[in-house]
Amino acid sequence: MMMVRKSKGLGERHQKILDFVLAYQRENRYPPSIREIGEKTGITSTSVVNYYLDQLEKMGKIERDRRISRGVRVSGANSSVDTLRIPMLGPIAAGIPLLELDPNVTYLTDNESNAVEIARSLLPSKENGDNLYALEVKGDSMIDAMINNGDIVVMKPASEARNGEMVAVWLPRDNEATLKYFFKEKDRFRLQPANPTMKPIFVKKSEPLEIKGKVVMVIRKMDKPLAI
Amino acid sequence: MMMVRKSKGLGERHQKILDFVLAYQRENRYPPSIREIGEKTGITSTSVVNYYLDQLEKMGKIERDRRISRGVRVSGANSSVDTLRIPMLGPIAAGIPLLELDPNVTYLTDNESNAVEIARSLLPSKENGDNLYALEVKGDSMIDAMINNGDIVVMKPASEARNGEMVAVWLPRDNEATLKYFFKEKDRFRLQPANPTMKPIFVKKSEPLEIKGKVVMVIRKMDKPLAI
DNA sequence: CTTGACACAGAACAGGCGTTCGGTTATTAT
DNA sequence: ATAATAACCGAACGCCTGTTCTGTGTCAAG
Repeated sequence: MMMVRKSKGLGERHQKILDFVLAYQRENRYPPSIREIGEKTGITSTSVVNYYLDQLEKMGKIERDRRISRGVRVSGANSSVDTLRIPMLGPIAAGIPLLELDPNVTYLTDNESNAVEIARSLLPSKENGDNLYALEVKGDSMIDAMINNGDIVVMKPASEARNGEMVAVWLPRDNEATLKYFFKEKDRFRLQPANPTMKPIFVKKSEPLEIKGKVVMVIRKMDKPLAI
Repeated sequence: MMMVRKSKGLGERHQKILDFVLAYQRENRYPPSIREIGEKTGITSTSVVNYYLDQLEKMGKIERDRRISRGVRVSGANSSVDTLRIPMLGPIAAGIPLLELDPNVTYLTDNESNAVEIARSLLPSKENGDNLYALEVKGDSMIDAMINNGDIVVMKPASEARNGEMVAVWLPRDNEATLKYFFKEKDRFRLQPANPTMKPIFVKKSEPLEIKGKVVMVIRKMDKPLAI
C-alpha cells in the first residue's frame, strides 16, 4: 500500500476529515460520529479516525469533548453564529405609502420564504433584533439618504424618534415616503438628508408627519454591473 | 402531585426543554442527549424527555433524527445558516493608499478578532465567498459612491474589472483612493460615481490607474445618532 | 364511580459510539 | 540491514444513548 508522508501540516486525510465534518455539520446541524467520518472518508477503522482526530486537535483545527458521542467541532469556523431571519415585507419607494406595522406584533420569520439573514454581531450593539423587518428600495428617490435603488433597509417599527436617528417618514403634505435624519427644533421638524451636501426639509409641527420606523441597517449588494 | 395541564401550546416543560436545547447547542456546538436534557430540566426519566420531544416535533418546534445520538435540533432557529467570517483588514480613506493584497492568499478568518460575520445568503448570488475582506470607510470622501463615513465595504481582490463593476482604484495622478463604477472606453477609463447626479472622472489609458479590488457589498449600521 | 386521556417514573434492552489494544506494513534514520 | 517510527487495520470492551414497556397518580367527562 502506498502512503504518502506529508512533511508537515495537513495531509490529504486530515483535509478530507475536516471538510467532511464541516459539511456534515452544515447539513445535519449536529456533528458526525467517528464511524460516519470513517465511512465517508474511506477509513475502515475507527481507531484510525480517532488517530487523525487526535492530531487535528493538537493542531488546533478541531475541538473534542471526549467520551461524548458526536463531540467534535471545527474550531473557529461557522455555526454558533447567531443569525436572525428578518422578513422582507415589501418595497419602499417615494411615491407609495409605507406599510402600517404594529410594533407589538412579531412578524413570522420562520419558514418565511423571503427573508434576510443577518448575523446578530452585525446589528448595532444595543439592538436586540426583535420585530425587525426589511424593505427593498425601489427607484432613485432615496439618493439624498445615501441609499440606492436595490438597497435593502432593515427597519424597526417606531412612531416617534429621538434627535439624530434616521427614520422612515410619510409626508402627507407631499404625499411622499422618505428616509431622513430626524431632528425636533423649536416649532418645526428638520429632516436632514444623509448626504451632507444636500439641504434639509423643514416641516412645521402643525403639519402632519408620520414616523413609520427607524432605520437600523442598510445593505447594498453589488450584484450586477451598472449598465450605463 | 401537582400537574398543571396547559390548555394548548407550549407548557412550562416544553419551553424549558426548547430553551435548554438552544442554549446547549450554542454553547457546545452539538446537541444534548436525552439524559442531559432530563438532568437540566428536572425530568428524572428519559422516557418523559422522549415524550416531550415527540410532542415538540409534532408541533414543528424541533426536528429529530431517530436512533442517532444527539439527533435533536431546533427548527428554524439559528445554525445551519451558512455564515462567513470576513476579516476586517483596515480602514479605507481618500488620502491613504489601498492595501496590497494577493488574490491567491487566503487571509485567516479563523480566530480573527476583527471580522464581519455575513450570511452566505446575503452575498451576491455568484459570489463564492473566498478571499473576501472588509474595509471600514473613514471620512466623507466616498460620498459620491453613495458610501458614508463608517460604512463597511466588503471587497474581493482584483486587478482588473469588467465594465459596470464597482472597483476600488488608486489614482497615482491625484494620489487618491476612490470607489467608482468602472468603464473602459476608446482611449480612456471612465470612473462613474454611484450617485447619478455627479459627474464621472476620466483617466487616459496612458495614465496609471491601479484597480485594487471589486466592491461586493456595502453595509451601513445606523449605530449612533447623527450629531448635527 | 368509572373510564380514559394525560403527565409522569423507572427499569431494561439493544444498538450507537468512543476507546483501547494487539498486530501489520511502509517510510525514514542509523 | 536494522531499528524506530508513522500510518494503518480489526476486534473487543464498555459506557452512552435512544427506545420501549410496565406502572402510577391526577384530572375531567360520562
